[in-house]
Amino acid sequence: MLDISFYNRPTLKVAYDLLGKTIVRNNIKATIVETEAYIGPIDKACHAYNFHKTSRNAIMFNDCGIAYIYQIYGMYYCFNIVTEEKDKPCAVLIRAIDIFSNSERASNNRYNKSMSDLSSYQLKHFSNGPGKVCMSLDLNKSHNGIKVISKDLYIEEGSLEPFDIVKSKRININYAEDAIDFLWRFYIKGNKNVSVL
DNA sequence: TTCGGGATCGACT
DNA sequence: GTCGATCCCGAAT
Repeated sequence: MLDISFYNRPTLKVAYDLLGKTIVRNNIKATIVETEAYIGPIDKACHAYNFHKTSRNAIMFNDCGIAYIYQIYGMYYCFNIVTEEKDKPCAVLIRAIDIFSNSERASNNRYNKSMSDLSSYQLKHFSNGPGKVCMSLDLNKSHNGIKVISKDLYIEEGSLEPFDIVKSKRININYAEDAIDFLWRFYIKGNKNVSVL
């Protein structure tokens, strides 16, 4: 299990290094294949830009290694891991994963159906986006603030073959002015679960 | 394969 | 009152 020292580092490094790692949640195991960095002090795309603190984003001001989960578009959730030191509001958004263990349980979380009953479309769109990640791993607002260093939810080293990493602009942050162009999104080149090419 | 609109509601102004 | 760190489905290409 990665410990708190992994998360207490510059957010861009954490976002980069999380690629290829394994996320473990209730016996479901998945490879992280796409991440985005949000760095509150300097990032207009971040909910905590310029240290702006609200009831929604307050979790980001805590010690790192915990989950920041918020609702979006009224019906979905996004899962982030808080990084860096206390009172420096930064996080990494997990945008896509590749589930490889206990996928039957994930399938019930995601579609309330068995793996064998899924269409090819459903298989292709299983966890290639932040809302889908949360559905698959059964994460919602009630999990906001839980430790990502616990038996219910943690990250461990992966076992992927060597892979290339692509840097790009982040997705759907058109309001973020100068921050729109920051290359703070990272994904595994060629992975089938990356949300947007 | 791509595009556009609807869903849905809490957070913020 | 406005809108979003999204997803899904149906229609058009």
